[in-house]
Amino acid sequence: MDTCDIKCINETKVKATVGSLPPTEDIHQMADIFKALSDPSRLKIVLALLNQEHCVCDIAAICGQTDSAVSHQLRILRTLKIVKTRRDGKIIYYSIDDDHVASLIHMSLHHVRH
Amino acid sequence: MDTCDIKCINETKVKATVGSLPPTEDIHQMADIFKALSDPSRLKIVLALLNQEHCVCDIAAICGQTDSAVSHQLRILRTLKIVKTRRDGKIIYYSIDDDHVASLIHMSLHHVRH
DNA sequence: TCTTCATTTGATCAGTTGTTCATATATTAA
DNA sequence: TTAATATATGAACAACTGATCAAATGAAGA
Repeated sequence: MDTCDIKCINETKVKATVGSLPPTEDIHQMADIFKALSDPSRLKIVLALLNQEHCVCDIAAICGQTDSAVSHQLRILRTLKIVKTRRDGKIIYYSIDDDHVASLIHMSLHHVRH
Repeated sequence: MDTCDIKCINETKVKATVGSLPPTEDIHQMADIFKALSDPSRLKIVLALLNQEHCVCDIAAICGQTDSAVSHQLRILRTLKIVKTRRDGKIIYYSIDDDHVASLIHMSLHHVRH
């Protein structure tokens, strides 16, 4: 037991908890989703898309952001497959494509209203 | 109607969605929680505390981080009231103090295992 | 083909963030 | 009181991040 002499107080608890942690890839995947929702500007975009699809310029109007800023944010959401797109001529519509994210949002909305 | 001439395509949809958005304070509050969980190192700490309390040095051992890094992260979690503390002599134990956050985590865990 | 329009992309930059290292603080035993 | 231990705090810094501005791309009409 040469690992216990460095401030390890409760080796049993430590080992049990280490064993219950999800793998690192899972933790990173979870953190990625939380990070996607952690910026207020981007969260507002996701909230705007919860009930119906919108084109980029409508999202910009709804959220009070520039087209460019919205487009950057949408690229992040696209990369994470949180949103999906539908093109209609020159216009691209965005909508939520991830039920899990929608669920997290609804749970969070429900909580913040208390 | 002097606001429609600036690329506003669908004013009806825009107004309806603006009306359905939560207030800015709520959005920021939600984003703060997501941000707290968005860093993998910090998320790992929260995961470690899900089932039982741990002292700082145990958390550090569990998560493979230094005491100092853990302590900084715990300060963030404390500030947001996500964790609570219990002192026992020189030792301070941390545990989760926010059911909503625990729920978000469990939901996320459930989803990532599919 | 050229022009217009909707959107994307890239560069830039100020602000933010997590980790390290050093120091400070609080508790306890001798 | 001093020393040891557990933890918190502060400064520094490299990396990251979101918004702006300019340019590029794609679709459609003339």
